[in-house]
Amino acid sequence: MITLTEENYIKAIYHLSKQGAENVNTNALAEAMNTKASSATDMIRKLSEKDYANYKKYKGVTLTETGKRIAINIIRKHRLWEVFLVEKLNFTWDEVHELAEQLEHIKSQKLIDELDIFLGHPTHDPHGDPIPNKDGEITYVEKTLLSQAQVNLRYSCVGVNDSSSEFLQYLNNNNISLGSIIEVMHIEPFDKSINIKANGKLLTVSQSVAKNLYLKKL
Amino acid sequence: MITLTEENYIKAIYHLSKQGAENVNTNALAEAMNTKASSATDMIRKLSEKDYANYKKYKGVTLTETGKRIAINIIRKHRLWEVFLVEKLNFTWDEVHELAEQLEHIKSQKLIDELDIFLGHPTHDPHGDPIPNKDGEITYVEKTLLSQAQVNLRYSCVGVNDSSSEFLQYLNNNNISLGSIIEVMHIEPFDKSINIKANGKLLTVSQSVAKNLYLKKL
DNA sequence: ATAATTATTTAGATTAGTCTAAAAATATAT
DNA sequence: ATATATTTTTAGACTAATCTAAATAATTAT
Ligand SMILES: [Mn+2]
Ligand SMILES: [Mn+2]
Ligand SMILES: [Mn+2]
Ligand SMILES: [Mn+2]
Repeated sequence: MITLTEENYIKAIYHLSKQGAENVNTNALAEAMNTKASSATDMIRKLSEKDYANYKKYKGVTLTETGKRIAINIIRKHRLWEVFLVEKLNFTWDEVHELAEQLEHIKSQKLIDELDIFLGHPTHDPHGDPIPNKDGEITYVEKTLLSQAQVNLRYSCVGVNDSSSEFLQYLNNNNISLGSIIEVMHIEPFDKSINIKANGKLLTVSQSVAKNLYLKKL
Repeated sequence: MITLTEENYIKAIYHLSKQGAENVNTNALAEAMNTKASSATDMIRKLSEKDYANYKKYKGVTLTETGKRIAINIIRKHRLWEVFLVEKLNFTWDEVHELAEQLEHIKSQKLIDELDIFLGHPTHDPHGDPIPNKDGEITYVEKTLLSQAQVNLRYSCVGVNDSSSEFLQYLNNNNISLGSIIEVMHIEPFDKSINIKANGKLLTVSQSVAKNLYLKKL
């Protein structure tokens, strides 16, 4: 039996190894899990004993195939629940992440299969992230961070890198949502802040905002 | 913060004190929780320290008002989730209880409020049990156990006392569900087994079945 | 009223997950 | 190449929830 904590560590390892090197550092994992490095070491050991992870002392951790399968399944559940909350229960995209962190641990294959059917096999969650299919396959679409976008080009907003309510509410306040048209007007060399036209309205966003908004060239 | 285990003990105390004496025995609680009496004692102490329960050594345990409020809220969540699973996700009444045991612990007021709205404020769960409203009020309807029913009277099936899949599947196999018409034909004095006509079909049920089926006089 | 039985509590361990502080390994800078 | 800094692991302790075995209280039977 896999515990809730193990599931969360596995998911964290998965996400970290997608956005950085394949091998995940103990400190990075501890940071992501809001624990201390010593706790992360203990858990890495445990995951490795259970064959969810590959571990060599001082060399970081990677997931085994089993571990990856588990991670993807949790992510699938997380994102399907997010869709459910937004589409069926009147939640907004800034309200669902924390709750999905709870719901993703509910154990029932039939539940998730039926939820998927009930929602019409959605392909993306409310933040633009792809939903793995029943076989764990994930379809990635090309996307660019606003921080990497080119001046004078038109983009459409297709996702966020940070699903925290704080960031999403910032976007709400500036009328930016999935599908919004974003035009890059000017990049300020001094602090890399960016002048954009979002849905026709002028707006200046900081680098840290720009690093969390995904666009697609139009 | 209240733990999942605390919630389950509180719920068990609530159910036990509804069906027997107000004061719940340590052994009865341990039995219901599938633990040992010593574990129950420890938990009772903890609940009492947190003011969810009243406890006097050797005298059993009762819930405080706070404890009752918590119990009723968990039961509300449990039953709303059961309705959701049956009404929206194609589950049958014998498939939902265990899963609802997981879902009842999800913490989000908005989730449960919205689920209630989404389901159209259902008053009863798939097993005929009343769903407490937002204020914790429970409307009980009069019902008789089949084991207490009178010969030659016509009843309608309004609930079950045992929500286990085993019992519900037994009912499925005999075409009995909520709303089924049950006529009591004869009670065998030897073993108290009962001859009934269920939806027009003759059937003999044992005492232990009869003690788990709730009826309403027609 | 004693004795026997049953119920309950206590004592002491165990496991999962966490922590702090110290030790050891690795990486970086001079 | 050696010293310094950083990262990681180990050692030892804590809490929540559990267990077994033993002790004590309450109940029931004689
Ligand atoms: Mn999320
Ligand atoms: Mn998401
Ligand atoms: Mn149930
Ligand atoms: Mn029910």
